[in-house]
Amino acid sequence: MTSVEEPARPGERIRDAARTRAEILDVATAEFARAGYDGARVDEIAARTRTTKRMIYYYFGGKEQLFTAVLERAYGVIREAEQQLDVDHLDPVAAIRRLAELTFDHHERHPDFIRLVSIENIHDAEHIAASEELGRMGSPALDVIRRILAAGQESGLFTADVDAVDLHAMISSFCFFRVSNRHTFGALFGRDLVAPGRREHYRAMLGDMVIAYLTAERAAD
Amino acid sequence: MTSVEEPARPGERIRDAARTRAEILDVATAEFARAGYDGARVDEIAARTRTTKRMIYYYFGGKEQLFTAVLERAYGVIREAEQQLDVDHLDPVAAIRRLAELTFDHHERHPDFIRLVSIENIHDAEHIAASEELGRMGSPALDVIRRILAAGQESGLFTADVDAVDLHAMISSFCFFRVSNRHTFGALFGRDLVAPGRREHYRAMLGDMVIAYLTAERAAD
DNA sequence: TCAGTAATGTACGAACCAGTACGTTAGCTA
DNA sequence: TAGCTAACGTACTGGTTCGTACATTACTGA
Repeated sequence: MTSVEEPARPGERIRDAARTRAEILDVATAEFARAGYDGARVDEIAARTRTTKRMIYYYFGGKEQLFTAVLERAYGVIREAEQQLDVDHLDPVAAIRRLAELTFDHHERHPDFIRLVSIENIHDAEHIAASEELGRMGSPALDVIRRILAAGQESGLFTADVDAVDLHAMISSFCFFRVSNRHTFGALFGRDLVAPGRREHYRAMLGDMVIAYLTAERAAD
Repeated sequence: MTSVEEPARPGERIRDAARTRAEILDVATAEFARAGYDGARVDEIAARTRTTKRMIYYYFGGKEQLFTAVLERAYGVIREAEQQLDVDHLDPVAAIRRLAELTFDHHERHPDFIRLVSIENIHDAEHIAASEELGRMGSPALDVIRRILAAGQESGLFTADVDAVDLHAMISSFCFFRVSNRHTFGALFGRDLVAPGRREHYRAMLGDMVIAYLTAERAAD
């Protein structure tokens, strides 16, 4: 019989604040996205980590702050993706389509992000309100849209009288809903909006919709 | 001092199963919408009712079944509204716009419904799956869209190659997102999507978007 | 009118869960 | 190498919360 007291491997447990913090954030993201804020269990997060619950309180202070940190990181990811976007060499129509597809792809690839945002809305965005970081964090996408829109309207190509924020809402709504409401929509209408086989179909549909709206012939007024 | 034992008004408490059941459903709807499934408190629902927690278990069996009953009623409301819709006398463009506006108006008037659906999606629509009623309950809106779409495509007015379910998803996404993501969108972009002053603006934007998509000139392929 | 049942109320328990008091150790630095 | 502190672990608690055992009363039909 080996001694129970004997540690499995001495020295394996190396202290690394950054790694521990990051690991907690990873696990917490999955747990909050899985079960919602109130459904998520701090003990469960701790159990799936190589550390203990004590560390969650040590690094983050509490469940609320942990959720806020999770949100901050999740929003940081999409902000980074938007910053990578370079559409200055494209004509307005292609540029808008490219931007819409970026949102489409990001939302599809990050269903946990969508769930976290849904959860935050159920809580009236109070964690965003409590976060300094999320307050200052602007939206690169909005700047891009503003530039494209100005060019398109200038040239007369875009006839719609719409501003960047509303256009962003239009694009986001389609991309977001497709992921966020996947389950109820699927259960009620028998169609999986996120089925891989329909991906290109919806991606094209989004672009067509936005371009059609922006370039539609309008009655003079 | 009046006796504590003395009931305030004898005979005031009249037994009425239907009323008690309905009252529980009303209060539960508000509580679940407010706090989410796990955040909602059965004791809180009971406290806001003229009856006791015991009755919730008597009539519904448990928290899960109560939430399912709440969902069933909420979906019933929009189904009824859709059934009222009569667009057979309108041309396809006007008919689609009318239908879109019905969804827009319903979602705006029933933010609790939107929250409940968001919550149900966080729980992977497992309550809908458990409900016989919600399974059979079709969608009158879908039938209406099918008819309008057939007429529009027949006449060559609608050029888009889209089916009823996808068009319904497009309309719903805009209407749903505007209410469901009101808080995060407002906090991040500084614009209240549900502000009364912008109501007509978004209502028109939705119609323009859908009509533009359906009637856009398309490259022959 | 009386017995049976549907409807209701009270009080409680067992499990759960966020948070913490207290103790320990690794690694850096003087 | 001694000692200091950041990093970490254990064990517990106090309050909460879903659910129920048990008692009671209003209504109804025979």
